[in-house]
Formats: sequence, structure tokens, C-alpha cells
Amino acid sequence: MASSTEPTRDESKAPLNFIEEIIEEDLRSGRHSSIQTRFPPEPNGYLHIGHAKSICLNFGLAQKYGGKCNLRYDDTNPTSEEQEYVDSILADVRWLGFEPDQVLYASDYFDQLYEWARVLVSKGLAYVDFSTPEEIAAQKGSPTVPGTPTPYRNTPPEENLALLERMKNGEFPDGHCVLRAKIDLASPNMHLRDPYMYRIKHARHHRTGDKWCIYPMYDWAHGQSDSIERVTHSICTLEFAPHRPLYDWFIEQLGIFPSKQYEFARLNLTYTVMSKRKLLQLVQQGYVSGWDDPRMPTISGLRRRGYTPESIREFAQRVGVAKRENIIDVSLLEFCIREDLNRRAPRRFAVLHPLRLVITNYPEDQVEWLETENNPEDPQAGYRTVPFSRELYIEREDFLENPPPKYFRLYPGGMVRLKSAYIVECTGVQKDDYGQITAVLCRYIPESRSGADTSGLKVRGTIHWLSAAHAQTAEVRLYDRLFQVEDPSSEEDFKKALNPNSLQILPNALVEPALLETQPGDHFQFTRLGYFCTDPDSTPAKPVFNRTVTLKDTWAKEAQKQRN
RNA sequence: UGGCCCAUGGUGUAACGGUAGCACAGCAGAUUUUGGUUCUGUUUGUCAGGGUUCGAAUCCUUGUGGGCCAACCA
Repeated sequence: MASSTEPTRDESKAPLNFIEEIIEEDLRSGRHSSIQTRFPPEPNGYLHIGHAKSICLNFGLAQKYGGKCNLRYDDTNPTSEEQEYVDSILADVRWLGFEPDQVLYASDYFDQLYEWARVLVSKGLAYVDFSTPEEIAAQKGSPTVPGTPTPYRNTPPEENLALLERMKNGEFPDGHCVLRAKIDLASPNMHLRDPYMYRIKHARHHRTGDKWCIYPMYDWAHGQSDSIERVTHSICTLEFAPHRPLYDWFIEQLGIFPSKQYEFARLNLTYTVMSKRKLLQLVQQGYVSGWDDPRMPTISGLRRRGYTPESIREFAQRVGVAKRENIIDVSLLEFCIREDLNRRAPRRFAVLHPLRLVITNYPEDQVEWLETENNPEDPQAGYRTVPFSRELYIEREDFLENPPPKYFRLYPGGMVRLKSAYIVECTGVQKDDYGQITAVLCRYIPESRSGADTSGLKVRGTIHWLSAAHAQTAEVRLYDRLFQVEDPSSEEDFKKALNPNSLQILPNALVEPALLETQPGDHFQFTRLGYFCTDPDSTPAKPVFNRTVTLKDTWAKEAQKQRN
């Protein structure tokens, strides 16, 4: 064994979050020799960026400390769960870059759970209650008023055992009775006032079919599932903190592996909503095209929007883990994707709002194929050629007849560099009968060609362009934030805060020829415009690109300031 | 007015009784054939009162503010 000259790792110096501190202490004290975590979604919807935080946390912890992390579906409520969601969840976890040690289901443990329920019943710690939900609610009391027992609380264990069996055997209709744990009706913690363990639902389960008509409640499944899997650190969000005493109670009464629950603050993002209920509404009521609409905060939406797994993992890292309620500025997410794509995305020319530009002193039939870099951040990315000719398209906003101060794009009498090509000087404009500019007229400086510039000219502005004869039509979808307010959830009706301009479709944008060979999921930077990716709707005949995020635009800010 | 959790710049997050730091955002400048990138500089903070201590963001206490909990949801 070579003696270690291992350099001090940054990791060991990096500050730990509170869960890492707990884990390191558990490892140091010998409480655990390795850790086991789990990501436990209910398959009743698509995963969103908040789940991504949990996934990165659970899988990340396992990776960091040499432990294991399972994916476990919390499929205890057959009426809201579907195979479609099961499939999408695993796909999203994998896309994020994590492979579960095991893929498991709470429903794997239904038999074991039933046996354990019998154990508690036998010990007089659970009973079958035939009261109506209304009666039980009334008898539960309130946080300041202790509950009172229902008449069924003192049924002898043998009788309860028989009753439970009859429940299981389907002898009672839905809602006829429930199994409750017998704990403490006066507890200030409402979860301890004889919580439900089983309810009757004659419903087909997506995995167990019709085998069961009683299904365990969350509290009677989660901790037990954790324990069965020997989960050492069961990490969940803050709203489950009041459940912890119950989580511990079941484990203690059963004398099974003592998993421990720890709670952290869930992720919130500005200008979006995160609750599955609200996201479901957006989908079902047609405000978005589906769970994977690029404006959705779902993993599948972000993926379609052009976010990369790396950017999302980086984001999860940067937001940290703590117990304080938070709302993360979406600009941090945007920073993460820009940072990633800036390094990797090939640059391409595209003109979203075309304006014709004619170089009057350039030969009519001439075409030059000019070299331009694929990515200035990455020399390995190499070069490609783009066609240059007498008639071009430039971006409409790159020309102004009456430029404001500090505008250094094109204007009458002004000069600008056409990226990777020539410097041109605007000599005039053509207008239609309505006074609309139909073309910008320029003369070019032949000795100013990029890479061989002997003109000695210096210009402030460089703009992108496309040769009119070679430009290809593409559909470009411009996405903006879904909501107009920072925290839509705090609105009376969050749907009223929807941004009416969150999607703008440009059916006739123009792109350079190289973009015809694109595949769905490809990422690009459209030079000077932003990062875009190819949508699944894209075909060779009609490419479709989604704008992931704009480039930072300090000129837009400056122009805005001038307007104010 | 029950129980539990939380409180550090605009937003997050560190500081584990000893100089309040980092990131994003903002602002200013340099570089730039992307008004991008990169680099430099910079504005802004310990909820309040009391206590312990040589020393408190940190410990204690009271208050204030916020969040969660009384689904046959998870």
C-alpha cells in the first residue's frame, strides 16, 4: 500500500450542511458504519425542480459518504397513482445522472405491513374504528382541546384481530371502518391522537392489482419501509416534522431497525409554483401544453427547455440545505445554465426578426464561405464556414434610424462589423409606402475581412447576420417566466398571475444552413441572442428551437434606463 | 390564543464563544470581432429587548415575525 501523499481535499474544508454534520457525527461515533438514504416520491405526478433538490441531496449524500440510495415509490394510495408517473420518475432520476441502488415500492411491503399491524393489534396498540370520518374528526378535539375516545377504542385485541382480517378480506365497503393506532388522544401533537393506519379502498393498485382492499396510510408505511430498507437517514421536507414522533413510535413499538427522520426546507423558486396540485391544474386546464411544457418547473419541462442535468445539479449544490423557509431567485438557476452552456454550446447564427441588408458594392453573384469559431470558450470546438453574399439579413433591432446615445449598432452613416466578415457602413435605407424600412443599404470595406483586416478601421459594434440566399426557415419558441409575480402561491388566485406573454412563437425565424442537421436535445448558443435547444417537435424540414435562456443583456438594461 | 420548526445584505448560504465570509442579483471599471465570456472593484446584513461572558450572529430569557400540524392525501 503506497503511502498517501493525498493533497488536502477542498471537500474536507468545505462547510457542511446540517445533515452532513449529523452523518459525519454518526459515522464518527460508530452509530452507523455506512449510510443508506432513499428518494421516496409518490407516483402521482411528474417530478419538479424541488424534487431535484431532494434527489441531489439523497443520492449526493450516498455518493459522498460511500453509502447507497434507493428509489422507493410511495405507492400507498392507488386512486391517485399511475404507471405513467412511475416511468417518468425513474427516467427523470436517471436523466439527472443518478442510478438508484435499488428501485423499490412501498407496495412491496404490504404483506409485512399487515403482519406488523397484527402485532400492534395483538399488543392492544391498534384498533378497528367504525366511527364515521365526521365522528372521528369531532372526537379528535383540537390543538387546545383533548380528544375523546370513540366507543371502539377498547375493543379487545382478539376481536380487533378478527375485524382487521375481515377488513382485509373485503367484508366491509369503502370507508366502513379504519384501523387506528392507540396512542394518546390528549397529545398536543395531533398526529399522535390515534392516527389512521389502514383505510378501506376497493381500488385496483397499479402494481398489486386487486390483491388488497386495505391500504396503509403514509405514516403507517413510510417509516416501516425505511426500516425494512435499513435507511439510516430518512430525509424529508419540513412539513413532516410533526410526524416524527409518530415515525419513531411505530418503530419503537415494533422494535425494528431504527431509521431516523431529518427535515430540511423544500425549494421554492421565484416566478413559479411548485405544488403538484397547482402544476396539475396548469396541465389539466390547458394553461400549458403538458407536464413537459418548457415553462414548467418540472424536470421534464426544464429538460425540454434546454436545461442540462449538470446545470440542475450545480443549482442544487448552490442553493444549499437548511431548515429556513426560502424562495430562491430564478436568476440563480439561469446563471447555472448559462455557466454550463457557455462552456459547451456551439455558437450558431440565427436571425429572429429579419431585416434585409444590401451591400451595394458587393458583386451580385459572389458567395464567400467565411470561417467562424464554434465556441470561443473552447478551442477544441473548431471552426465552421458560413456563406456571405450581397444580400443579408440582420436582426431588426440591430439597426436604428435615430439611434439613442451609446447605441453602437448600425445606423445611417454608422459602421459596424459583421461578425467574422466585413465592416460595413450604412449609406441609406429603403422604405415602403408606409414609411417602414424594407432594407438597409451599406457599402462594405473589402480590406476589412476578418482575419485579414488591413483597413485600420475600429468599430464598436459587431452584429450577426445571415446570407439571404442561404438562410433556412425555422420555428423559434421564445419562453419567458410563467408568472408575473415573484410568489404566485401567495396570490388569491395564482392563475390570475400567469404571464400572458410567457410564450412567443416565431414561425419564420432564419437560421444558418448548419442548423438543419440538428437533433432534439441539441444545445446551441445563437450568437448574441441566447441559448437554444432543439425541440422534440423539430423535423429536418422544419427545425424547431426553444429558447432556454437569453444571454445577459446589459444593453437592454441601458436602453431601459434611457427610457426612464 | 396547543405543539413543533425557523429568523444573518435584495435572494440564498457560511461563520460551531474570538476580524460577519461566499455565491447569485445590483452598481462601477478593464478586456473583448457576441453590449456574451473573463477580470477588477464595490453598495447592502446578524428581528428586538434583557442576561451570561474579557468577548455573543452563536449560549440563556422574554418578546416580535414567519412556517407547519386537527385529509380514510403524501
